[in-house]
Amino acid sequence: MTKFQQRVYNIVRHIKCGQAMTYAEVAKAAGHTGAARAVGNALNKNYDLGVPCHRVIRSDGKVGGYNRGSRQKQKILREEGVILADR
DNA sequence: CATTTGACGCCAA
DNA sequence: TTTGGCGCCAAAT
Repeated sequence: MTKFQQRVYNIVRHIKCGQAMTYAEVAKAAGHTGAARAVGNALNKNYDLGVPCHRVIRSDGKVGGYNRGSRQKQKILREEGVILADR
């Protein structure tokens, strides 16, 4: 586990209900501005449900991907009150 | 050690 | 405005 991932997980863990961060924002918060892809990759390897990775979306407002299925991710976000650009 | 992959992002057409 | 292509970063192979 690299520090980069630790930071990413920590940040994502700080996201509260009804709130969502973009990969770029998380990357910036992790101190690796512009590393949006790396953030997505880190979350991809992460299977810890304690980390609300479903709260992390794309800057486009799209849902993005999810290790449990983007469908489930969209559903959760919708339940949380996060409005998505496109279902 | 070098190359490819991957839950992305931005610019050009 | 929507679709396509190129570029960036970190990790995995």
